[in-house]
Amino acid sequence: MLDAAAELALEGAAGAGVDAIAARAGVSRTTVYKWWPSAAAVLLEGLLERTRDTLESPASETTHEALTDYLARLVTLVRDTPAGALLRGLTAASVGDSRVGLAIVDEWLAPRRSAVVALLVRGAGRGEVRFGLDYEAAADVLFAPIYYRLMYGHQPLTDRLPAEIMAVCWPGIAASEDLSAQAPNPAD
Amino acid sequence: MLDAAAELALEGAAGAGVDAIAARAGVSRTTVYKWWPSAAAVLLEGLLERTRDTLESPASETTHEALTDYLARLVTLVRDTPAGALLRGLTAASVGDSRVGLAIVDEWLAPRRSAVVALLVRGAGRGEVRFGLDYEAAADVLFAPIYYRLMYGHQPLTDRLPAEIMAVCWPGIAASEDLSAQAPNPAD
DNA sequence: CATATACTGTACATCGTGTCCAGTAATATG
DNA sequence: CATATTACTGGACACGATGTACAGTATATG
Repeated sequence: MLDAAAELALEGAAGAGVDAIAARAGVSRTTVYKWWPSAAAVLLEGLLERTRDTLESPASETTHEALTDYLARLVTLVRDTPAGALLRGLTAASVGDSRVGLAIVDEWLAPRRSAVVALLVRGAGRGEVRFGLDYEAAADVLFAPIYYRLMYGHQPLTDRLPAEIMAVCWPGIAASEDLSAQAPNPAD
Repeated sequence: MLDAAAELALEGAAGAGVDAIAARAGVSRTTVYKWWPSAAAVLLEGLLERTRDTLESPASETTHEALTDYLARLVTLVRDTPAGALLRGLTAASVGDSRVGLAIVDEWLAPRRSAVVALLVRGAGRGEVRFGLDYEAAADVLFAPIYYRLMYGHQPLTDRLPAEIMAVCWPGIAASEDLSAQAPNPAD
């Protein structure tokens, strides 16, 4: 059934109601309601189920590399898998059902923000990240452009996006002595 | 009717259907359909109607100040007026009706992005903004956190948010000689 | 007076949600 | 073997929202 929800979300994030999920899964509508209270709950479980292993990041990197990698994996996840469509559908459902919104924050956003904050804290310990940095604000600035483009599509989610985000944000995150990646190559 | 839509959006961004708008405006449902094709169209016009004068920014400022001001005005707009609720409702509607999404991009996001890009270009001319800056990426990074918090509410839209965004982003935007506001005061 | 315009109220078909219920099939437990 | 328990089916229902259709009313304007 989770597969069905993911497929339907891909084909149009709106068309994933309980009816459609049941039909696609070859299952009675009643059965869906037996296991989940709403279509949004199915989408959420489908999303978390398929992305449980996308939280960790390789530790043997500079902070700059680790952050870029982390963002790059998020971009490919929401662009190339059903995760993006599921997230769009859930976000839409969260307007008008605050429990969905809380679930997204608690089970999707927060763990990922924590992971990035951990990278920043580690970086501060290594002298790569500025002291006094507002970690929450930094996490917002790093993540937000990806969700922004996911939701509105005003610009595509390209492979270069993580590097572009870092080009703007890293100088404000890095310890001032760290110039390792401060000057991005605008020609590439 | 636009007032009714705004009120309803405030009371719960979901509860603004054609039925509710008509009832609130003291008008027949048929009349609403006479002027707008859908509830989303009413929300959109209501949003644009009330915010037509929020595009310009005072010109007699440094680029850093102008950007901070611009973000601050957007924060108060979406936090303290119906604009935020309208935008949330429209964003939800945009998932599943791509025309709504296009309208948001063309009539809301794009003009504001242009305004910020114009500030950046002016800043580059003044030597305050780095050459080679990716303006689109910069606009994304500056704006996105506000929409991110608006949609998910994982962090509040505080008056300090614009300064926090700028604290992280400005060093990557500024020409390297410009240190006017590079070191924010973490104690405040 | 005649006409065009805006609006009303109701009715209707349609769709999705969420609940209820009677019945079936498979499985485990006495 | 008999009997619960569990998972599922499929149909029915009430409900609410959408979008359309139609006949009728009020009010200006020629």
